[in-house]
Amino acid sequence: MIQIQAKDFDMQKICNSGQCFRMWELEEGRFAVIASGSYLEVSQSGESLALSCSKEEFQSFWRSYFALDEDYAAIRSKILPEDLYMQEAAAYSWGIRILRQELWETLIAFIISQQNNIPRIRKSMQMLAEKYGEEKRNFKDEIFYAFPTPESLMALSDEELKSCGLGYRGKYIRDTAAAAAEGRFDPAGLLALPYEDAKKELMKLYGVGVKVAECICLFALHHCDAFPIDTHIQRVLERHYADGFPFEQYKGAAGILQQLAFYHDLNN
DNA sequence: GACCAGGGCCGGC
DNA sequence: GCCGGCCCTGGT
Repeated sequence: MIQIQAKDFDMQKICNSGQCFRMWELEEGRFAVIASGSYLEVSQSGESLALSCSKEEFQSFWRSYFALDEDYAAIRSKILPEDLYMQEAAAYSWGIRILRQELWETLIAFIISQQNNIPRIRKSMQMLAEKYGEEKRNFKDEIFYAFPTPESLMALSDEELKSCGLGYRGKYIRDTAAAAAEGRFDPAGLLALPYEDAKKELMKLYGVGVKVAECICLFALHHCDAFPIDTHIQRVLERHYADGFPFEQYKGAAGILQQLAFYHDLNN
């Protein structure tokens, strides 16, 4: 258990921001997250965070996962004063950070996300993990489940996929799992690629189009210029950026601002 | 009960 | 490049 201070960080908003689907609120101000096969609990009170991990685990993994090494105040200061919509969205959504999530799990999560809603995405991810993921024990000796490997997902039958509420996305997941297991797709190799190349590689996968590829670039590969346009962001662009979104001014942070706008539109 | 939308993509044209 | 179809579920 360690205590840290974090500015510009709101665990509840991050939890509900639609970028991670294996994070939930246990009780007011207390959260659990499973990522990269590790289980963590976080309690937040103001700028104080209590994490259920060692100092070493924090430094080697969770600090980077939560993007606590980044200066979000500097990002906020980049918002143009005349960009009234983004000023409002950022004020509303402030505290959200773009996490550094594990690629494989994020890839499957966003394949599931298409033509779907957040509660259902969470449910499907949870069912996949509980049925086909490795059983592990957390620091309280309670059982939790790692996210299933490509090998275990490629072996699932139509019925098994259907039982996780995946609908027509089941075949996308099985095919992508097979591609990863058979080496036709190399997740590790993507980490070294620049944004546009990574996006291109992702779009070769069955069930991954432009939008899902952008999400993976942003939420797993941490390419902060990736700018996923879903129905919410499309609406925001039409209502508030009829003359075009100022990508040049927001270079290096467009994806982060996209997420603030997404969360704002989702809840308003 | 009917209808629609939800962090879209594929395949046929 | 456009467009119909798609699994399923919760909301209206």
